[in-house]
Amino acid sequence: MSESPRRRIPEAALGRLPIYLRILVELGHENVAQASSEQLAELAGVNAAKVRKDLSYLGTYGTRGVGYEVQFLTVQIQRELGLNQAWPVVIVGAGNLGQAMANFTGIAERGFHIVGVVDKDESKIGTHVGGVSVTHVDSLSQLVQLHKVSIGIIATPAAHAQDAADALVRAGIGSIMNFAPTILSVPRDVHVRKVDLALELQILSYYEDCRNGNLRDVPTDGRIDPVSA
Amino acid sequence: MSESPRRRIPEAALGRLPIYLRILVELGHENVAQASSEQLAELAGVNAAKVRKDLSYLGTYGTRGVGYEVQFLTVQIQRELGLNQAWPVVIVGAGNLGQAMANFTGIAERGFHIVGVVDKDESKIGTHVGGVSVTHVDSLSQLVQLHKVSIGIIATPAAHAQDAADALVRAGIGSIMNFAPTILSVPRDVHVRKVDLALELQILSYYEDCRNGNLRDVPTDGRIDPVSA
DNA sequence: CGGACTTCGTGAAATCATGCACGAAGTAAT
DNA sequence: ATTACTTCGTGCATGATTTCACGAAGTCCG
Repeated sequence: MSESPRRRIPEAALGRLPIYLRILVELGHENVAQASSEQLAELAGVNAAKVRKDLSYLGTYGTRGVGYEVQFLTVQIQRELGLNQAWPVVIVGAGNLGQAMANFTGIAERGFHIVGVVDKDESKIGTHVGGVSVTHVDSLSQLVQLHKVSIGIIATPAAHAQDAADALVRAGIGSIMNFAPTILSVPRDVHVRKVDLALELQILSYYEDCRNGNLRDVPTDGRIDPVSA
Repeated sequence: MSESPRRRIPEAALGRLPIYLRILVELGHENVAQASSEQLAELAGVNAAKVRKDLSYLGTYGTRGVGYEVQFLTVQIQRELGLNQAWPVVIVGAGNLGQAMANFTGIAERGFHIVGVVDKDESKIGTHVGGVSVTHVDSLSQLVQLHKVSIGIIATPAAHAQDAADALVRAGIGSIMNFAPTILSVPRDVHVRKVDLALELQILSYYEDCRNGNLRDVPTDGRIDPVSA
């Protein structure tokens, strides 16, 4: 087929590109010029074939018998992820999590720039958080338009998350990172990624429980173990 | 087959159980007694068949023609996830993120109990964070043994994450939630879940970049649909 | 130059996850 | 009791992801 050969990158692969990118940047700092899929796989904690297949979605940037050129590949992944610009980001919710995100150096280091933190609690407004001062949520649209923001972070309590999402959408945001444990309802063309911190702990709890011999009890074929209750 | 019919739950389904659980708890608070897979699916933002299949890994707890009993199913999921006990948790790293996690009410609400926060920075030791005072990382083993902790959270800078992991493993921890953007090396029987906050933003960046007409450019042979531009 | 060796790119097989569609099993009402 | 209706549980088809395995394409060295 003569269609564009590399278009949409599979979700699974896309989720690993930032990992490869971080590794490549580190290797660059160590003045490593080239890396094989084997090495990258080792550092990323995955299979070498997977590295090669993931990278093949970007283009054929490797050299057989040698590996990948670190600098070059770094730039390619950045370009593919749209990281050749500094994305402005707003945070809704100036609580613990909002503050942590605003102060998080890892975010700035990787090309994101927190241009505003908003909250609806009057007592928080005017306080300084990670280099910006907190403003009222009503100023969101203004903020978004002024800085041409397209990514928003929701760090409010669950009860207000949908309001926050609505406000972000109204302001013209295109992508949302949602820390509230709520399923947001947004227009189809707005991207949402949810990060549920308690959920991750609950999954660990499952594995711990398995390990402790608290076997997932198997009430045989149908009826429940009469003792359990 | 007389073998244990439902054992290991597929990862994908496991990741949704906490979502169903949260929804069920909410429905319980609203005194809703029963819910169909259709309703649950609506609230969870997924397909009804998926809800049924996911729940079928736990057992056959639904009633045909009626749905699922909210209270009963709540308890079953909790039991399956090992949430019938309050898990003690330690946090390594008293920076922004560590503090945010320690103060995060969502965690306490869902059956986790922060029993300690440790750091290696002397200036942080003694400060109070989310109801506990920060102690030196050397007290980790003691803390873990005293409270029988099996889950640890790493909220240190990336450079110290492996040290933190080693300390947790030495102290006898079985599961780790890692916020540092690093691949940890741990014994095979230790579970690690990583949460990479910048990574999530980078993925949003990709989608935003796509949306902006900054098409993933298609370099060579495969010519682009001549109409699209 | 030519042979030995390395490592990529990718078809194909295997595994895992999703969603449909339908029988089974229940309720409700006459 | 029978009929109409609801909703679960699940076999199966489809799609996505992972992994293997091998040819292709390069390097290195005598």
